[in-house]
Amino acid sequence: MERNTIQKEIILSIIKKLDGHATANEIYEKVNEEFPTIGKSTVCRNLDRFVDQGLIAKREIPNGPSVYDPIVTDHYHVKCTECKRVFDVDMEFIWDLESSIGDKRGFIISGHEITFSGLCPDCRKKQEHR
Amino acid sequence: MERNTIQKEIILSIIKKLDGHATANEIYEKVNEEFPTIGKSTVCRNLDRFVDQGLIAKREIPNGPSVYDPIVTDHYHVKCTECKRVFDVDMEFIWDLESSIGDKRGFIISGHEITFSGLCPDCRKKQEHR
DNA sequence: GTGAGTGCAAATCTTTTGCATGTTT
DNA sequence: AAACATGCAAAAGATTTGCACTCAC
Repeated sequence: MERNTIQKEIILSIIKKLDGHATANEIYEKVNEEFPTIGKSTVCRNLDRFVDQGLIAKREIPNGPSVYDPIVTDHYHVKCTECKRVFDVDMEFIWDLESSIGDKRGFIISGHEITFSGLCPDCRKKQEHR
Repeated sequence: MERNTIQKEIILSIIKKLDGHATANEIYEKVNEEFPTIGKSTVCRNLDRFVDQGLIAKREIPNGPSVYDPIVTDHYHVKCTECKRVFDVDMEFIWDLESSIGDKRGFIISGHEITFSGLCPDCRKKQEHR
C-alpha cells in the first residue's frame, strides 16, 4: 500500500504551483529550500511515481533534461536554442496525426511529441543589444 | 584550415554506409573495429563537425541519445517504447507546421521535430510470445 | 615548424540504483 | 513489526573538455 510522506506532499505542492514546467533538478532545488534534508533521488522517484499516477506529466525534450508539468493535457512545446528553456506552444493538439503516416511497417503507434525550436523573446532581446 | 585525417574519413564512411541511424556510441564501436586506437571524443567531435558542415544530420530524440543520419532531408521518427531504437516514419514533412501556432509570444521559430512513440514489430512479436 | 586534430582521462550533467536507516501503517 | 520510503553515495550513460602529443600542411 502506498504511504503518505511529507516529502511527497511538498514535492507535489511545488509542482502544482509551477506556472510552466521545471526539470527534476529545479524542482529538487525548490523543495530543498523548504526541506533541506531531502535527497535528489527521492525527488526523482516521486516525480516518476506522480507521472505513473497521472497527477503530473513528464515532457521528454530532445537533447535535454525532461521537464515535469502540472498540466496533464497533451500539448506541444518550444525549446529555446539559446537558453534551452522549454515553453508551451499555443496550438491545437493533432489527435489524428498518426493517420498521416503512410506505411506503419508493423509499428503500433501510441503517441507523439512535437518540439519546436526557436529563439525566445528574452534571448532575442539579448542578441539585439549587441 | 581544415585538415584531412584518416579518422574523419573512416567515421564519415561508416555513417554514409548506415541504412538507418546510429548513436555516437554505436558509430564509435563500428569505427573502433576498423581503427582500434580512435577515441570516443574524436568520434563525437567529428560527428558534430559533419553536422555543422551539413554532411549528415543529428536527430535529437526525447529522453535518449541523439542519432546521426546520413540522410539530411527532414523527416520524422518513431522511437520504440521497449527497445528504444529509432526508425524513420513514412510521412510527408509538414513545412508550414509553425503556421498552426496561434500566438507565438515573441518567439522566432526555426524548426520542429516530431517523434512518435510506439512498439516496433520485433518487440511486439516478443510480447505476443508470452 | 605551426597549429589543427587526436587520444586519453577527467569532468559534467541527468537519472538510476544499492543499501542501510528511518517512518508509516 | 513489517513493509515501504528515504537519504546518501555510487553507478550509469551520454557528451564535453583540458591538455599533452602528433601529424597534416
